[in-house]
Amino acid sequence: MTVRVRYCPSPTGSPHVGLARTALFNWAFARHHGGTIVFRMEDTDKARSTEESYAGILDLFTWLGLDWDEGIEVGGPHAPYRQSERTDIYADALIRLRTSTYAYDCYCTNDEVEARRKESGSKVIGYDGFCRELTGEQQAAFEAEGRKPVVRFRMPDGSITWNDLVRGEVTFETKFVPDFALCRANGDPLYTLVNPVDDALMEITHVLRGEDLLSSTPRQIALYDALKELGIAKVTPEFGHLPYVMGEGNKKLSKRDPEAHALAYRDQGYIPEGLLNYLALLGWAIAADRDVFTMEEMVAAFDIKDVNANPAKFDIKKCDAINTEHMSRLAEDEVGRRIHPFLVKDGIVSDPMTAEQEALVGELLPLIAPRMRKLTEASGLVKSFFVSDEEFVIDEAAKAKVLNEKGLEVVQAAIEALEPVDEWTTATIQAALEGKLVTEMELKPRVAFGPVRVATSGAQISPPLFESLEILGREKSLARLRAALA
RNA sequence: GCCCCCGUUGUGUAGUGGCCUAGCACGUCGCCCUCUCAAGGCGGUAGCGCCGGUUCGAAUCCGGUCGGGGGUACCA
Repeated sequence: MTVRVRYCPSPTGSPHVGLARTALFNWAFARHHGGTIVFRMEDTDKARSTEESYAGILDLFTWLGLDWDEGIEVGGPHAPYRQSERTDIYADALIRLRTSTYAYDCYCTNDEVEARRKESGSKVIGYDGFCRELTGEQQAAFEAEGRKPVVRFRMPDGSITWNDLVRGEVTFETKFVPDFALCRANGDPLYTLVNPVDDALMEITHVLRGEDLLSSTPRQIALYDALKELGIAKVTPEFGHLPYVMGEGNKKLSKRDPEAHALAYRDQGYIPEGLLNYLALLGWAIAADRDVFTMEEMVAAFDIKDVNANPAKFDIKKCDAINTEHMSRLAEDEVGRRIHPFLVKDGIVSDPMTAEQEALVGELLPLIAPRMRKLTEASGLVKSFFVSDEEFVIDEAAKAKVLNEKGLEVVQAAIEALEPVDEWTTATIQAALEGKLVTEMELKPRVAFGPVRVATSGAQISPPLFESLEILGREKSLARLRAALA
């Protein structure tokens, strides 16, 4: 059997890292088995779905490189893939269900159900099956009152068990699973109907989703049985419920947590390789003694049975460390391509870059690429090389700390050491500065080079000093040193 | 309340009866290296929720208990 999985987000709000993690595991699972990935957009909730959210989700998947074979944007044999465009399909399924014994019309209001529950003292909360055996007369009476029914699915007696791909055998007694609504009174289909119907029609074989859907699985399995009986579904898919991604405290990472927004990681300079690798670690391990890997390696090794059932807390520090590792694996020119948008955003280079800018970035790359943990760090490292003498400013804190009286003496000495240097290279610059400041003046390297660094780069953190001065050029270097004295 | 899921150092995990005086990574602490930062090297820190049982032997199996989480919608 060919594996078919799906991504099926709801376009509400900004995409969550939990969504990215779930998608990643589906992706890895499908690619490992040579299967097919279907991308379906579950936008049946008209009140909450937005185009902005839809675009954000697409943006996220594209950025991460989580691709798909069928679905929104690309089409396929089961089109359309937006649920808002499949209303006829659901209407048809609904009619077939309500004209069978699997579902029935229900006229109760929530208040009525609640009142009956209180009166009976029942411990089970939820619908009580009041309308299950309504006679034609009773129905007519409700209709005469102007009531509009919802369609409810009739849960069978007994228990429902499935072998969860992540958790093993799970059983629910159906007496604890109330009959559930398949559509609103106005006819709008609900998730409870739409999700299994589409999975059935799109011939999904494996449903890997968040743990929050665990308790709705018995309802879906019962629905599947009905759908199969009605000729709508062929088989019931296998289910695997992935653990939550937790935030601070012991709570599920909520949309309100800044860490929950998946696209924010891009803005913060993380690279897809790093984020994906980190996300994979939330519930899965490639080996006992290794946690940095590529997606190719993940695809080769991924087995849904190895996924942990316990929730994992999102740890930004570990995420940083993994990202740093992947940054260091990038080729220099690749780093150059990826920092470009950040340099543009920070107003350092134009888009596209001028030949001059490109050459300068190229010179700087070998110095900055190895010391960046995130793409956002590029601008700070590179900025001083691009600004004109008029625009050049020294960070106030750095100035106060390093360019004090003593520091300015060092700068003066550095000027004297560098003025005679004609052949302006890293080696000659280093020799001149070391000779004067370290050997002759007997300064500790830190004390010797700090003031020079701050005076020429404007900050306490910079690319390596001697190389930087070479790239900056003789004139600019000396000009900045002299300016620091003024 | 009821139902379901989960429980190894601060965090993520390895571990499926002896290889475990519990491994790895991040964090953290200390030291080293070092022109800043990043990186690197060395070392330390800290854990099987608890109680019983099975067994010669349990992190691993069973029962209970406690704790955490989720669900309990005409949301998804």
